[in-house]
Amino acid sequence: MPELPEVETVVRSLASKLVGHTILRVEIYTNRVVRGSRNAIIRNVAGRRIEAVERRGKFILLQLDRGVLAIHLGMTGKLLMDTAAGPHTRARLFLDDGELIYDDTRMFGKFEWGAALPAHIEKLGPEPLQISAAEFAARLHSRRGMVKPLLLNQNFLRGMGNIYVDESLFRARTHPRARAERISRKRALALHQAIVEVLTLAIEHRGSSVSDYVDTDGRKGSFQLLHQVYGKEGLPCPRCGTPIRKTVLAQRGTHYCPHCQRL
DNA sequence: ATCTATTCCTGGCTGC
DNA sequence: TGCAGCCAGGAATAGA
Repeated sequence: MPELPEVETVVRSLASKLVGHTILRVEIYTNRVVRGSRNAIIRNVAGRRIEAVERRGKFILLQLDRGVLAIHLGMTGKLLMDTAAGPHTRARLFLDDGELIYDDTRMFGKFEWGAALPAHIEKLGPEPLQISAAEFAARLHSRRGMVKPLLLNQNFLRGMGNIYVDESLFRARTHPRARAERISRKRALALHQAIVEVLTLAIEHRGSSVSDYVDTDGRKGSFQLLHQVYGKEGLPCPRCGTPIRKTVLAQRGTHYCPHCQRL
């Protein structure tokens, strides 16, 4: 599942390959991966030069000489450079010097064109790696409700998904059901630090390949080897040895150590 | 404002 | 070996 570190890895790779090049033509084979108008994408992207490739939360932004193409990878989206189309190829971008293939088995991903950054992307919460610890703590304390759903909420903080939320909460010794407004300032600062550490380390490892995530060259990440709780149900907690517990919270599989992460 | 449940989707896994 | 049923979850949506 592509979350912030996986998308960052893809964006860095795309930036080195796409910036300065022109998109000659776009083909989209299924409307399910389109947000807004498919024709608007096809019409407005053709012939445009790619000025920059950026990440905003989990969105990939191709900044064009006119407008922006936003891509969200959903659960199984992959952007692959110069490979053959396959049964799950949903779109193709023909460039002046190559081809970008969009594969997406489950079709949760989205392509969207905008003359400017679409409002729903503009209004996302701050970047976890840019917000200061003090700002994070203040933001956390301004909300009520459980901390895990809050961290998953892209309008609160942009880029975190199920894996990195579970890993961050474990490192900060915070229970996923802890109420945001009742987390101590000290613990809030520790949570911010845990988030920064987990995301930074994951980016260094080019993301986690749990199911089928690969980068633009088809390479897997390796951060899954360093997961401490995600996917570790029943295995001993690396800190205290208590078996890791898995429950469902906010309709998401939730992994935590019942001894280290108390309510 | 917060919460819960539902929907989308398919490959991979489990159990019979 | 085959097959039914379940599971994974990002985000939009509806309803409480």
